[in-house]
Parts: sequence; structure tokens; C-alpha cells
Amino acid sequence: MVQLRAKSGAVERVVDPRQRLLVAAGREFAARGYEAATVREICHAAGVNVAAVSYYFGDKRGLYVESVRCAHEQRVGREPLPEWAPGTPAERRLGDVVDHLLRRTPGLGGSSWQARLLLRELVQPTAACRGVVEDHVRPRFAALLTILGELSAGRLAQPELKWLAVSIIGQCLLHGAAGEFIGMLLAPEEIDELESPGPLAARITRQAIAAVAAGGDRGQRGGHVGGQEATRPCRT
Amino acid sequence: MVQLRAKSGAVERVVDPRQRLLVAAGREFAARGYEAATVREICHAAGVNVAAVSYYFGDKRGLYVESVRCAHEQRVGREPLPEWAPGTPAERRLGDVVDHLLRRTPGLGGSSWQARLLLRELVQPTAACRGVVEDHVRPRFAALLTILGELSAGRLAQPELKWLAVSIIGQCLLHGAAGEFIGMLLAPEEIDELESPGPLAARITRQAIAAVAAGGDRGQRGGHVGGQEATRPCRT
DNA sequence: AATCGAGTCAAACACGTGTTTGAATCGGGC
DNA sequence: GCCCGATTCAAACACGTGTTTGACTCGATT
Repeated sequence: MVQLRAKSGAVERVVDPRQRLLVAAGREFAARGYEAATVREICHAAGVNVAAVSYYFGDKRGLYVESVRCAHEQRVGREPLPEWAPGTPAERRLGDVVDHLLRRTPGLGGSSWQARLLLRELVQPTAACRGVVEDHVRPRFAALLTILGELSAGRLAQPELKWLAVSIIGQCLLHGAAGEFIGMLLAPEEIDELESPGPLAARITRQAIAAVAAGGDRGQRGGHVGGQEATRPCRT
Repeated sequence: MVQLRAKSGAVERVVDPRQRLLVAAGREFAARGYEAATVREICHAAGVNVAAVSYYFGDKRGLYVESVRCAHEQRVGREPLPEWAPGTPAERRLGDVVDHLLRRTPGLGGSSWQARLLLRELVQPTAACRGVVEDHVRPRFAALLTILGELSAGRLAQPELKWLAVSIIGQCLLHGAAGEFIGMLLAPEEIDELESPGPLAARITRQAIAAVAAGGDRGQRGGHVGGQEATRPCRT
């Protein structure tokens, strides 16, 4: 936590070793995963001695935990949720939140190591990050829920709303996380068009709005879906 | 540990050591990831000697590759895509494909190690699995694309359709993969309701249909979304 | 100038890893 | 009955890992 100390107090050009370690560790952990990343490589990248990790963070896991926290704060914690003038339409606010999620949380476009790091935690949550996720994801979830509630104007029940919110967050995460995977399904020239943040946010928002709008009549067309459950039992 | 091996081809009831290794490896790799999983632990779980992995698969990576392929085939490859009588409505077929995807691909509900394993590959694709994904995911993607094309009846352009297909596949994967994560956002009693395959498939299908239905008028409400791009530049 | 203490460093430690080895085991074919 | 290839096994190997050690540097303090 004692950053920018620069023992002599005079130059402090590059940032202190602790910070460099944090960044290098984030990159390495994101790229290779916790187990595969080696303390030696991290320290080499950070330009510090291996003993520094023990000195500053106790051990490798401590470095990891701190680097995850750092990545998350750097990514989503810095900029708070957008605030709107009273009377801003819910559609607009929804679009803003999606855009916010898409740009901050998963780190689309640029190969953001912060995104990768958090994504790993998503697939296999660590006890350490759980609190971080709780602190930063849930507020977005709550905001989304409020907006969707307004948007639906009572047409959708609470479970439907929650599911929709999960779906939105999930899609934002997906495109940030599995971009490499999605890219395998698309032609190279399509990737740029479909995966850039702007259009992506627009599509996700549009889809959510459509879902809310069509939500009222689920009794009519919802029936036929999943009707095969009885005829084709799931074999494990 | 050596139970009912019957290597001579006479009985061979339990399955050969190769198969047991494959299963144990899948479980272990899924649970801990490639690097963290140890050959010793895998072999112990499979009830075989550590030398067996070298004997049957060459090395750890060979075992991994084969276990991924095995998991995928076991999960999605075994049962082909459903076939429909001519004239089956597109909505119905969409629902079937989603249901198929949801039940086979990610392994919802039961904690399926196959799902976990494939999910890891999704976040960080390995060269080895790329072919497997190509073999098994793309057909589903193509089927989805066809159905959505029919459903939209020309109202949606090809990129929109592809994006929608990606969105559907992504959501199926998400709920299988990040169930643990999603569970952190929901109350325990909500998880059962929102995450069981049947309702989930219904919701995803419904949402897709709504998106197709609302797809025509994107000129009207699509404009406002992402309009903030200029006012709030993305800071990396 | 002498002292102090935070920070750095190369070297070494203990340990767990993937992999190999060579002997032992087993059933079937001559 | 005896050998043969296929398979299994415990033991060991070589190596890379995270971590610790203890001497060393160097500005700040007195």
C-alpha cells in the first residue's frame, strides 16, 4: 500500500517495485493462469528480485490476490457507475450501463490482461476474489435490475428480471472472455464488425429491450419450448 | 486397485485402464486446470501406475488432449443434432437446438467435469482442442444460423444473425460454465428456479425469438444506444 | 562521520513435478 | 512346459518450482 515512496524521494520515475510487481504479476497470471505463472518470470518482467515477492506480499498467493484486487479496481472500480439527470429514459440508462459493463468489466478490444484475470476467476472462483466480485459486480447487477424493472413496468416478474440481468452481465463477460473462442466461429472480417464495443453494446441493449417488450406474452409462445423434456430424457 | 482388468479381451467389464485414465484425467483437469493437475493424482484416482500415462499417451499433454476430445465426444458428440419432420416450425426447432445445446454442451445442473474442461478451453483455447471445437461447435452454430435465418425471414442481415447465434451459444456456455459465479449473485432458492435446464432453455429461446421479432425496427431505437461513445472516451 | 534500516541481490534450499527405467507379472501361442 | 509380447509396478531421475537466507547497498538520520 505504501506506493510512490521512491526511497530517496527525489526521482521516483518509474513507480515503485511493488506496483511494478503487481502489474507484471497481473499480466503473467492472466496469460498463463496461477499455477503456470512462475514467480521468477514475473519478477524478471517487473525487473525486481525474486525475494521481493516474499518481502512485499508474503508469498505467491498473496501476490496473486493483490494483483486480482488491483486489476479489478483498475478496471471497474476507478470509474463509478454513470449518473443520469432525473427523467433520463430507462432505455438510455440501460444502454449506458451495458456500455459501461462492456468497456470496463471485460476489457474488449484491446487485449486487456485485467479482463483475462477476472475471467479466470469467473470460471473458477477463488476465495480471495469472491469479495472483490461481491464489491464490484453486484452493484452493477443491482443497477441493472432497477433499470430493467422500470423498463418492464410490472410486466415481468422478479425472477424474469433477475434472469435478464444475469443474461446481460453474462454476455458482456462472454465477449470479453471468450473472444478468442468466438473468433474461431467467425470470419476475420466479421470479428471487427461484431466484436467492437460500440455495436456490441448496442446489440445487447437492443436485445434486452426486445426481451422486456416481448416479456408480457410468455404464456402464448412459451409453451412449446422445452416440451420435449419428457420425450428425450437427459442421459448423464 | 486393479479391479476386473481382464486385459486378455475376455471379460473386460469395467473398462480398460486407458479409459479409466481418460476419465480420471478429465475430472482432474476440469477441477484444477492443466498445470495444477498432477499426473500422480490422476493415476491414483484411475487406479493405475504413473507409467501408464507415458505408455498410453506419451506424456501429460497427450493425455490432456485425448481427455478433452473424449469429454467433448462424450458430452455433445454422441447424440447428433435433433432432426425434425418437414414443416416443423422454426420456433420449435430453435427451442430444440437450445435445449440440445444446454443439456449436452455445458452440462448444467449436475456438476459435469466435461463442461468445466471445455469451458477452460473456451477461456483459453489450446491448439489441441481447436479442432475438436471446430468439429462439434460449428455444426451447432450453422444449424442455429439456418433456423434464425428462417425465423427472421429476411428481416435481419447476416451479421445480425451471426451475432444472435453467438449470443445464444454464449449464453448456453455461460450458464454451464459460470454457474458458480452466477450463483453468487442470486439467492439460493432462486438458483434452482433460474438455472435448471428446462426453464433456462425456454428463456433463452424466448429471448432469441423476441430479438428476431424486434429486429426489423432497429433504426428507431438503436440510435440512442452507444451515443455516449464520443463524450466518454475509453481510457485504457 | 557513524549508524540505522528499508530495500536489493545472488545463491542455495527443500520439495513436488513429469518422465524414465528395468524388473516383475500376466495370459496366450508354439 | 516354456517362451513371448503386452502390460504393470516401485523406484529413481532430472528438473523447475516457491521460498529463505544472509550479505550487501545506499540514502536518511543523528
